Amino acid sequence: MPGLVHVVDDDASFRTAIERRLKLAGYDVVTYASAQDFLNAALDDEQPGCILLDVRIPGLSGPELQNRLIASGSTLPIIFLTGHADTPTTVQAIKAGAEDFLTKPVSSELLLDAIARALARQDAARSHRGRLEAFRAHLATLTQRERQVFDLIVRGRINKQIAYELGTTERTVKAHRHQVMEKMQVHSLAELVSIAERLGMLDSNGG
Amino acid sequence: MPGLVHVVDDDASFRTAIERRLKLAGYDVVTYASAQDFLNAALDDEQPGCILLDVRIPGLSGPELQNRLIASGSTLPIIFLTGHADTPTTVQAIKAGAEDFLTKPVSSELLLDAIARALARQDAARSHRGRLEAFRAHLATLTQRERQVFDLIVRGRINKQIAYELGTTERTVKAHRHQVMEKMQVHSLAELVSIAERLGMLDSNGG
DNA sequence: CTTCATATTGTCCTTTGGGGCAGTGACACG
DNA sequence: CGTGTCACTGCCCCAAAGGACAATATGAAG
Repeated sequence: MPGLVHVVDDDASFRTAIERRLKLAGYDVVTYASAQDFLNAALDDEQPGCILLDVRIPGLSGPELQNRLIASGSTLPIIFLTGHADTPTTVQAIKAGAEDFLTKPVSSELLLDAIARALARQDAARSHRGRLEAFRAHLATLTQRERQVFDLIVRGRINKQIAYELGTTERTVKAHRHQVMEKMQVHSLAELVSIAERLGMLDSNGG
Repeated sequence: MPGLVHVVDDDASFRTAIERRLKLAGYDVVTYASAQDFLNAALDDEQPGCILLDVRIPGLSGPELQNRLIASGSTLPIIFLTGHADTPTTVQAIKAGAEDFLTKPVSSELLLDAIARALARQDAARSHRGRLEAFRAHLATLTQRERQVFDLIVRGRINKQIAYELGTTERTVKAHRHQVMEKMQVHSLAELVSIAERLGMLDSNGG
Protein backbone atom coordinates (compact mmCIF):
# COMPACT_ATOMS: atom_id res chain seq x y z
CA MET A 1 0.00 0.00 0.00
CA PRO A 2 1.72 3.18 -1.21
CA GLY A 3 1.12 6.47 0.50
CA LEU A 4 2.38 9.81 1.61
CA VAL A 5 3.69 10.08 5.17
CA HIS A 6 3.63 13.51 6.76
CA VAL A 7 6.30 13.76 9.42
CA VAL A 8 5.74 16.54 11.93
CA ASP A 9 8.66 16.94 14.35
CA ASP A 10 10.78 19.84 15.51
CA ASP A 11 13.97 17.78 15.60
CA ALA A 12 15.68 18.28 12.23
CA SER A 13 18.02 15.31 12.58
CA PHE A 14 15.13 13.08 13.53
CA ARG A 15 13.18 14.24 10.48
CA THR A 16 16.09 13.44 8.23
CA ALA A 17 16.59 10.02 9.74
CA ILE A 18 12.94 9.02 9.69
CA GLU A 19 12.50 10.31 6.15
CA ARG A 20 15.36 8.08 5.02
CA ARG A 21 13.88 5.04 6.75
CA LEU A 22 10.41 5.60 5.33
CA LYS A 23 11.62 6.22 1.80
CA LEU A 24 13.59 3.00 1.98
CA ALA A 25 10.32 1.28 2.83
CA GLY A 26 8.76 2.73 -0.31
CA TYR A 27 6.78 5.62 1.09
CA ASP A 28 6.67 9.20 -0.07
CA VAL A 29 7.59 11.55 2.75
CA VAL A 30 7.05 15.21 3.50
CA THR A 31 8.43 16.72 6.67
CA TYR A 32 7.29 19.69 8.74
CA ALA A 33 9.09 21.42 11.60
CA SER A 34 5.86 22.47 13.31
CA ALA A 35 2.14 21.79 13.45
CA GLN A 36 1.53 25.18 11.93
CA ASP A 37 3.70 24.32 8.94
CA PHE A 38 1.57 21.25 8.45
CA LEU A 39 -1.68 23.20 8.64
CA ASN A 40 -0.37 25.76 6.18
CA ALA A 41 0.27 23.03 3.65
CA ALA A 42 -3.50 22.68 3.11
CA LEU A 43 -3.56 19.03 2.23
CA ASP A 44 -5.86 16.90 0.20
CA ASP A 45 -7.70 14.74 2.70
CA GLU A 46 -8.53 12.14 0.10
CA GLN A 47 -5.00 11.26 -0.90
CA PRO A 48 -3.61 8.09 0.67
CA GLY A 49 -1.40 9.08 3.56
CA CYS A 50 -0.96 9.43 7.28
CA ILE A 51 0.69 11.68 9.83
CA LEU A 52 3.65 10.78 11.99
CA LEU A 53 3.29 13.27 14.79
CA ASP A 54 5.45 14.28 17.72
CA VAL A 55 3.66 15.23 20.94
CA ARG A 56 5.82 17.99 22.34
CA ILE A 57 6.62 20.47 19.60
CA PRO A 58 6.91 24.26 19.72
CA GLY A 59 3.67 26.09 19.05
CA LEU A 60 0.68 23.78 18.63
CA SER A 61 1.29 20.48 20.41
CA GLY A 62 0.65 17.13 18.71
CA PRO A 63 -2.67 16.51 20.49
CA GLU A 64 -3.74 20.06 19.76
CA LEU A 65 -3.06 19.51 16.09
CA GLN A 66 -5.03 16.28 16.29
CA ASN A 67 -8.00 18.15 17.72
CA ARG A 68 -7.79 20.80 15.04
CA LEU A 69 -7.75 18.20 12.33
CA ILE A 70 -10.70 16.34 13.82
CA ALA A 71 -12.64 19.57 14.17
CA SER A 72 -11.93 20.44 10.57
CA GLY A 73 -13.25 17.09 9.40
CA SER A 74 -9.93 15.62 8.38
CA THR A 75 -9.70 11.87 8.30
CA LEU A 76 -5.95 11.51 7.87
CA PRO A 77 -4.90 8.83 10.31
CA ILE A 78 -2.41 9.93 12.94
CA ILE A 79 0.44 7.96 14.48
CA PHE A 80 2.01 9.59 17.50
CA LEU A 81 5.70 9.14 17.94
CA THR A 82 7.20 10.73 20.98
CA GLY A 83 10.09 10.47 23.41
CA HIS A 84 8.10 11.04 26.55
CA ALA A 85 4.72 9.35 26.75
CA ASP A 86 2.58 10.08 29.77
CA THR A 87 -0.48 7.95 30.36
CA PRO A 88 -3.26 10.59 30.15
CA THR A 89 -1.90 11.93 26.88
CA THR A 90 -1.62 8.43 25.46
CA VAL A 91 -5.15 7.53 26.52
CA GLN A 92 -6.58 10.73 25.13
CA ALA A 93 -4.78 10.38 21.81
CA ILE A 94 -6.02 6.83 21.24
CA LYS A 95 -9.53 7.66 22.37
CA ALA A 96 -9.54 10.50 19.86
CA GLY A 97 -8.80 7.97 17.17
CA ALA A 98 -5.05 7.95 16.74
CA GLU A 99 -3.91 4.84 14.95
CA ASP A 100 -1.09 4.26 17.39
CA PHE A 101 1.10 5.86 20.01
CA LEU A 102 4.76 4.90 19.75
CA THR A 103 7.83 5.92 21.71
CA LYS A 104 11.24 6.92 20.41
CA PRO A 105 13.38 5.19 19.54
CA VAL A 106 10.97 3.05 17.52
CA SER A 107 11.82 -0.16 15.71
CA SER A 108 11.20 -0.10 11.99
CA GLU A 109 8.93 -3.07 12.43
CA LEU A 110 6.58 -1.32 14.84
CA LEU A 111 6.66 1.88 12.82
CA LEU A 112 6.01 0.30 9.45
CA ASP A 113 3.29 -1.90 10.93
CA ALA A 114 1.56 1.15 12.31
CA ILE A 115 1.84 3.01 9.02
CA ALA A 116 0.50 0.06 7.07
CA ARG A 117 -2.45 -0.22 9.45
CA ALA A 118 -3.09 3.50 9.23
CA LEU A 119 -3.12 3.47 5.45
CA ALA A 120 -5.32 0.40 5.35
CA ARG A 121 -7.78 1.98 7.74
CA GLN A 122 -7.84 5.23 5.79
CA ASP A 123 -8.42 3.33 2.60
CA ALA A 124 -11.34 1.42 4.07
CA ALA A 125 -12.82 4.60 5.53
CA ARG A 126 -12.40 6.45 2.25
CA SER A 127 -14.08 3.82 0.13
CA HIS A 128 -16.88 3.63 2.67
CA ARG A 129 -17.34 7.38 2.57
CA GLY A 130 -17.12 7.31 -1.20
CA ARG A 131 -20.13 5.07 -1.49
CA LEU A 132 -22.12 7.26 0.88
CA GLU A 133 -21.00 10.41 -0.90
CA ALA A 134 -22.62 9.23 -4.11
CA PHE A 135 -25.91 8.85 -2.29
CA ARG A 136 -25.56 12.23 -0.60
CA ALA A 137 -24.92 13.80 -3.99
CA HIS A 138 -28.06 12.21 -5.40
CA LEU A 139 -30.00 13.28 -2.34
CA ALA A 140 -28.90 16.86 -2.91
CA THR A 141 -30.54 16.90 -6.34
CA LEU A 142 -33.98 16.26 -4.85
CA THR A 143 -36.33 19.22 -4.67
CA GLN A 144 -37.88 20.13 -1.33
CA ARG A 145 -41.05 18.31 -2.16
CA GLU A 146 -39.26 15.23 -3.40
CA ARG A 147 -37.22 15.19 -0.24
CA GLN A 148 -40.37 15.26 1.89
CA VAL A 149 -41.79 12.38 -0.08
CA PHE A 150 -38.49 10.53 0.27
CA ASP A 151 -38.57 10.90 4.05
CA LEU A 152 -42.06 9.51 4.29
CA ILE A 153 -41.45 6.68 1.84
CA VAL A 154 -38.49 5.30 3.78
CA ARG A 155 -40.51 5.42 6.96
CA GLY A 156 -43.01 3.01 5.49
CA ARG A 157 -45.87 5.35 4.66
CA ILE A 158 -48.05 4.36 1.74
CA ASN A 159 -48.83 6.86 -1.03
CA LYS A 160 -52.29 7.55 0.33
CA GLN A 161 -50.89 8.54 3.72
CA ILE A 162 -48.12 10.62 2.19
CA ALA A 163 -50.66 12.48 0.09
CA TYR A 164 -52.73 13.20 3.18
CA GLU A 165 -49.75 14.35 5.24
CA LEU A 166 -48.52 16.66 2.50
CA GLY A 167 -51.99 17.90 1.65
CA THR A 168 -51.88 16.72 -1.92
CA THR A 169 -53.18 13.81 -3.99
CA GLU A 170 -52.01 10.25 -4.46
CA ARG A 171 -51.28 10.90 -8.12
CA THR A 172 -48.93 13.73 -7.25
CA VAL A 173 -47.13 11.62 -4.68
CA LYS A 174 -46.63 8.97 -7.33
CA ALA A 175 -45.06 11.56 -9.59
CA HIS A 176 -42.67 12.70 -6.88
CA ARG A 177 -41.95 9.13 -5.91
CA HIS A 178 -40.97 8.40 -9.46
CA GLN A 179 -38.57 11.34 -9.42
CA VAL A 180 -37.06 10.15 -6.14
CA MET A 181 -36.37 6.66 -7.45
CA GLU A 182 -34.96 8.13 -10.63
CA LYS A 183 -32.69 10.67 -8.98
CA MET A 184 -31.46 8.29 -6.30
CA GLN A 185 -30.75 5.74 -9.02
CA VAL A 186 -32.36 2.82 -7.23
CA HIS A 187 -34.80 0.25 -8.51
CA SER A 188 -36.55 -0.90 -5.37
CA LEU A 189 -37.95 0.44 -2.14
CA ALA A 190 -35.56 -1.85 -0.29
CA GLU A 191 -32.54 -0.12 -1.80
CA LEU A 192 -33.94 3.27 -0.95
CA VAL A 193 -34.54 2.35 2.69
CA SER A 194 -31.13 0.74 2.90
CA ILE A 195 -29.50 3.97 1.74
CA ALA A 196 -31.55 6.10 4.09
CA GLU A 197 -30.55 3.87 6.97
CA ARG A 198 -26.88 4.12 6.10
CA LEU A 199 -27.11 7.88 5.88
CA GLY A 200 -28.48 7.87 9.41
CA MET A 201 -31.86 9.23 8.42
CA LEU A 202 -33.89 6.63 10.27
CA ASP A 203 -32.39 6.56 13.76
CA SER A 204 -35.69 7.17 15.48
CA ASN A 205 -38.33 5.51 13.46
CA GLY A 206 -41.97 6.37 13.18
CA GLY A 207 -43.09 3.17 11.54
CA MET B 1 -26.33 6.58 38.00
CA PRO B 2 -26.13 3.66 40.47
CA GLY B 3 -24.12 0.60 39.67
CA LEU B 4 -21.98 -2.25 40.86
CA VAL B 5 -18.23 -1.77 40.66
CA HIS B 6 -16.12 -4.92 40.45
CA VAL B 7 -12.67 -4.27 41.85
CA VAL B 8 -10.03 -6.75 40.73
CA ASP B 9 -6.69 -6.23 42.48
CA ASP B 10 -4.30 -8.48 44.36
CA ASP B 11 -3.46 -5.86 46.97
CA ALA B 12 -5.80 -6.45 49.91
CA SER B 13 -5.24 -3.06 51.51
CA PHE B 14 -5.88 -1.33 48.18
CA ARG B 15 -9.11 -3.24 47.77
CA THR B 16 -10.26 -2.18 51.22
CA ALA B 17 -9.38 1.44 50.61
CA ILE B 18 -10.96 1.69 47.18
CA GLU B 19 -14.08 -0.12 48.34
CA ARG B 20 -14.51 2.45 51.08
CA ARG B 21 -14.10 5.35 48.66
CA LEU B 22 -16.53 3.94 46.12
CA LYS B 23 -19.17 3.10 48.71
CA LEU B 24 -18.93 6.64 49.97
CA ALA B 25 -19.70 7.78 46.45
CA GLY B 26 -22.83 5.64 46.45
CA TYR B 27 -21.70 2.62 44.46
CA ASP B 28 -22.09 -1.04 45.33
CA VAL B 29 -18.71 -2.76 45.36
CA VAL B 30 -17.50 -6.33 45.06
CA THR B 31 -13.81 -7.09 45.29
CA TYR B 32 -11.75 -9.92 43.82
CA ALA B 33 -8.15 -10.87 44.57
CA SER B 34 -7.58 -12.31 41.08
CA ALA B 35 -8.94 -12.36 37.56
CA GLN B 36 -9.87 -15.99 38.06
CA ASP B 37 -11.96 -15.12 41.10
CA PHE B 38 -13.81 -12.63 38.94
CA LEU B 39 -14.42 -15.12 36.16
CA ASN B 40 -15.66 -17.69 38.67
CA ALA B 41 -18.27 -15.25 39.88
CA ALA B 42 -20.19 -15.75 36.61
CA LEU B 43 -21.77 -12.32 36.42
CA ASP B 44 -24.88 -10.97 34.84
CA ASP B 45 -23.69 -8.92 31.90
CA GLU B 46 -26.87 -6.89 31.82
CA GLN B 47 -26.65 -5.46 35.30
CA PRO B 48 -25.37 -1.89 35.51
CA GLY B 49 -21.74 -2.00 36.54
CA CYS B 50 -18.12 -1.81 35.52
CA ILE B 51 -14.76 -3.31 36.32
CA LEU B 52 -11.88 -1.57 38.04
CA LEU B 53 -8.99 -3.68 36.94
CA ASP B 54 -5.32 -3.85 37.89
CA VAL B 55 -2.88 -4.71 35.12
CA ARG B 56 -0.26 -6.78 36.90
CA ILE B 57 -1.96 -9.38 39.04
CA PRO B 58 -0.99 -13.00 39.77
CA GLY B 59 -2.43 -15.51 37.33
CA LEU B 60 -4.37 -13.89 34.46
CA SER B 61 -3.19 -10.35 33.86
CA GLY B 62 -5.59 -7.43 33.51
CA PRO B 63 -5.34 -7.26 29.72
CA GLU B 64 -5.68 -11.03 29.51
CA LEU B 65 -8.88 -10.84 31.51
CA GLN B 66 -10.05 -8.05 29.20
CA ASN B 67 -9.45 -10.28 26.17
CA ARG B 68 -11.29 -13.16 27.78
CA LEU B 69 -14.27 -11.00 28.54
CA ILE B 70 -14.36 -9.58 25.02
CA ALA B 71 -14.10 -13.07 23.55
CA SER B 72 -16.95 -14.25 25.75
CA GLY B 73 -19.13 -11.40 24.54
CA SER B 74 -19.14 -9.46 27.76
CA THR B 75 -19.89 -5.77 27.50
CA LEU B 76 -18.99 -4.73 31.02
CA PRO B 77 -16.90 -1.58 30.66
CA ILE B 78 -13.39 -1.82 32.05
CA ILE B 79 -11.34 0.87 33.76
CA PHE B 80 -7.71 -0.01 34.20
CA LEU B 81 -6.07 1.23 37.34
CA THR B 82 -2.43 0.37 37.73
CA GLY B 83 0.77 1.49 39.35
CA HIS B 84 3.03 0.94 36.38
CA ALA B 85 1.64 1.98 33.01
CA ASP B 86 3.74 1.24 29.96
CA THR B 87 2.73 2.79 26.68
CA PRO B 88 2.04 -0.35 24.57
CA THR B 89 -0.16 -1.82 27.28
CA THR B 90 -2.03 1.44 27.62
CA VAL B 91 -2.55 1.77 23.88
CA GLN B 92 -3.69 -1.81 23.54
CA ALA B 93 -6.12 -1.55 26.44
CA ILE B 94 -7.79 1.57 25.09
CA LYS B 95 -7.89 0.22 21.55
CA ALA B 96 -9.60 -2.88 22.91
CA GLY B 97 -12.29 -0.64 24.28
CA ALA B 98 -11.30 0.07 27.88
CA GLU B 99 -13.14 3.10 29.21
CA ASP B 100 -10.00 4.55 30.75
CA PHE B 101 -6.50 3.78 31.92
CA LEU B 102 -5.58 5.40 35.22
CA THR B 103 -2.50 5.26 37.37
CA LYS B 104 -2.23 4.80 41.13
CA PRO B 105 -2.59 6.77 43.17
CA VAL B 106 -5.73 8.11 41.53
CA SER B 107 -7.71 11.15 42.57
CA SER B 108 -11.31 10.49 43.48
CA GLU B 109 -12.33 12.97 40.87
CA LEU B 110 -10.65 11.13 37.99
CA LEU B 111 -11.81 7.78 39.27
CA LEU B 112 -15.42 8.76 39.80
CA ASP B 113 -15.53 10.54 36.46
CA ALA B 114 -14.29 7.42 34.72
CA ILE B 115 -16.79 5.22 36.53
CA ALA B 116 -19.64 7.57 35.69
CA ARG B 117 -18.62 7.58 32.02
CA ALA B 118 -18.31 3.81 32.02
CA LEU B 119 -21.76 3.33 33.47
CA ALA B 120 -23.28 5.85 31.09
CA ARG B 121 -21.68 4.15 28.12
CA GLN B 122 -22.80 0.72 29.27
CA ASP B 123 -26.31 2.02 29.72
CA ALA B 124 -26.40 3.46 26.23
CA ALA B 125 -24.98 0.29 24.74
CA ARG B 126 -27.42 -1.87 26.66
CA SER B 127 -30.49 0.02 25.56
CA HIS B 128 -29.21 -0.02 22.00
CA ARG B 129 -28.67 -3.78 22.17
CA GLY B 130 -32.04 -4.20 23.78
CA ARG B 131 -33.82 -2.82 20.76
CA LEU B 132 -31.85 -5.05 18.43
CA GLU B 133 -32.34 -8.09 20.63
CA ALA B 134 -36.07 -7.95 20.11
CA PHE B 135 -35.52 -8.13 16.37
CA ARG B 136 -33.00 -10.94 16.70
CA ALA B 137 -35.48 -12.87 18.80
CA HIS B 138 -38.15 -12.47 16.14
CA LEU B 139 -35.67 -13.43 13.47
CA ALA B 140 -34.91 -16.63 15.35
CA THR B 141 -38.54 -17.73 15.12
CA LEU B 142 -38.41 -17.77 11.30
CA THR B 143 -38.18 -21.17 9.66
CA GLN B 144 -35.38 -21.86 7.18
CA ARG B 145 -37.61 -21.11 4.25
CA GLU B 146 -39.02 -17.96 5.77
CA ARG B 147 -35.50 -16.80 6.46
CA GLN B 148 -34.50 -17.32 2.83
CA VAL B 149 -37.51 -15.32 1.71
CA PHE B 150 -36.64 -12.63 4.26
CA ASP B 151 -33.13 -12.32 2.88
CA LEU B 152 -34.36 -11.86 -0.66
CA ILE B 153 -37.15 -9.47 0.28
CA VAL B 154 -34.81 -7.03 2.02
CA ARG B 155 -32.51 -7.09 -0.96
CA GLY B 156 -35.28 -5.73 -3.13
CA ARG B 157 -36.32 -8.86 -5.01
CA ILE B 158 -39.94 -9.04 -6.08
CA ASN B 159 -42.03 -12.13 -5.36
CA LYS B 160 -41.67 -13.44 -8.88
CA GLN B 161 -37.88 -13.37 -8.67
CA ILE B 162 -37.86 -14.90 -5.21
CA ALA B 163 -40.06 -17.73 -6.44
CA TYR B 164 -37.69 -18.38 -9.30
CA GLU B 165 -34.58 -18.31 -7.13
CA LEU B 166 -36.08 -20.65 -4.57
CA GLY B 167 -37.60 -22.94 -7.18
CA THR B 168 -41.15 -22.45 -6.03
CA THR B 169 -44.21 -20.41 -7.01
CA GLU B 170 -45.18 -16.82 -6.43
CA ARG B 171 -48.14 -17.87 -4.33
CA THR B 172 -45.90 -19.78 -1.96
CA VAL B 173 -43.57 -16.82 -1.61
CA LYS B 174 -46.54 -14.67 -0.69
CA ALA B 175 -47.43 -17.13 2.04
CA HIS B 176 -43.91 -17.08 3.46
CA ARG B 177 -43.73 -13.34 3.08
CA HIS B 178 -46.87 -13.01 5.14
CA GLN B 179 -45.32 -15.16 7.85
CA VAL B 180 -42.16 -13.05 7.81
CA MET B 181 -44.05 -9.79 8.29
CA GLU B 182 -46.16 -11.38 10.99
CA LYS B 183 -43.27 -12.89 12.93
CA MET B 184 -41.05 -9.81 12.64
CA GLN B 185 -43.99 -7.72 13.80
CA VAL B 186 -43.63 -5.06 11.14
CA HIS B 187 -46.23 -3.50 8.92
CA SER B 188 -44.19 -2.32 5.98
CA LEU B 189 -41.33 -3.37 3.77
CA ALA B 190 -39.49 -0.23 4.86
CA GLU B 191 -39.48 -1.35 8.48
CA LEU B 192 -38.24 -4.77 7.51
CA VAL B 193 -35.36 -3.40 5.48
CA SER B 194 -34.52 -0.93 8.22
CA ILE B 195 -34.23 -3.77 10.72
CA ALA B 196 -32.14 -5.89 8.38
CA GLU B 197 -29.79 -2.99 7.85
CA ARG B 198 -29.41 -2.41 11.59
CA LEU B 199 -28.68 -6.07 12.12
CA GLY B 200 -25.87 -5.80 9.58
CA MET B 201 -27.48 -8.16 7.12
CA LEU B 202 -27.12 -5.86 4.10
CA ASP B 203 -23.48 -4.77 4.19
CA SER B 204 -22.79 -5.83 0.62
CA ASN B 205 -25.90 -5.31 -1.35
CA GLY B 206 -27.10 -7.10 -4.41
CA GLY B 207 -29.76 -4.65 -5.36
C1' DC C 1 -51.71 -44.02 13.65
C1' DT C 2 -52.67 -39.27 15.02
C1' DT C 3 -51.14 -34.72 15.64
C1' DC C 4 -48.37 -30.77 14.64
C1' DA C 5 -45.21 -27.92 12.13
C1' DT C 6 -43.64 -26.86 7.67
C1' DA C 7 -43.86 -26.21 2.95
C1' DT C 8 -46.52 -26.07 -0.83
C1' DT C 9 -50.16 -24.47 -4.32
C1' DG C 10 -54.59 -22.91 -6.56
C1' DT C 11 -58.52 -19.48 -7.35
C1' DC C 12 -60.36 -15.06 -6.73
C1' DC C 13 -60.50 -10.32 -5.28
C1' DT C 14 -58.78 -5.80 -3.37
C1' DT C 15 -55.31 -2.51 -2.46
C1' DT C 16 -50.88 -0.38 -3.74
C1' DG C 17 -47.34 0.88 -6.71
C1' DG C 18 -45.91 2.47 -11.13
C1' DG C 19 -46.36 4.88 -15.18
C1' DG C 20 -48.18 6.90 -19.97
C1' DC C 21 -50.58 10.92 -21.70
C1' DA C 22 -52.20 15.37 -21.12
C1' DG C 23 -52.91 19.67 -19.01
C1' DT C 24 -52.88 23.73 -15.35
C1' DG C 25 -50.65 27.17 -12.46
C1' DA C 26 -46.88 29.63 -10.00
C1' DC C 27 -42.55 31.78 -10.21
C1' DA C 28 -37.93 33.10 -11.71
C1' DC C 29 -34.77 34.57 -15.32
C1' DG C 30 -33.44 37.13 -19.29
C1' DC D 1 -43.19 37.98 -23.05
C1' DG D 2 -40.95 33.42 -23.84
C1' DT D 3 -38.62 29.67 -21.53
C1' DG D 4 -37.74 26.53 -17.91
C1' DT D 5 -38.42 24.36 -13.45
C1' DC D 6 -41.39 22.75 -10.05
C1' DA D 7 -45.70 21.31 -8.15
C1' DC D 8 -50.01 19.55 -9.00
C1' DT D 9 -53.70 16.55 -11.01
C1' DG D 10 -57.10 13.62 -13.76
C1' DC D 11 -57.98 9.30 -16.51
C1' DC D 12 -56.73 4.88 -17.62
C1' DC D 13 -54.10 0.60 -17.51
C1' DC D 14 -50.86 -2.88 -15.87
C1' DA D 15 -47.93 -5.11 -12.36
C1' DA D 16 -47.15 -6.36 -7.66
C1' DA D 17 -48.55 -7.13 -3.02
C1' DG D 18 -51.72 -8.87 0.31
C1' DG D 19 -54.99 -11.82 1.87
C1' DA D 20 -59.43 -15.06 2.20
C1' DC D 21 -60.66 -19.83 1.52
C1' DA D 22 -59.26 -24.29 0.52
C1' DA D 23 -56.27 -28.10 -0.05
C1' DT D 24 -52.04 -31.46 -0.56
C1' DA D 25 -47.76 -33.47 1.09
C1' DT D 26 -43.98 -34.65 4.19
C1' DG D 27 -41.54 -35.66 8.28
C1' DA D 28 -40.99 -35.59 13.26
C1' DA D 29 -43.09 -36.53 17.70
C1' DG D 30 -45.92 -39.04 20.84
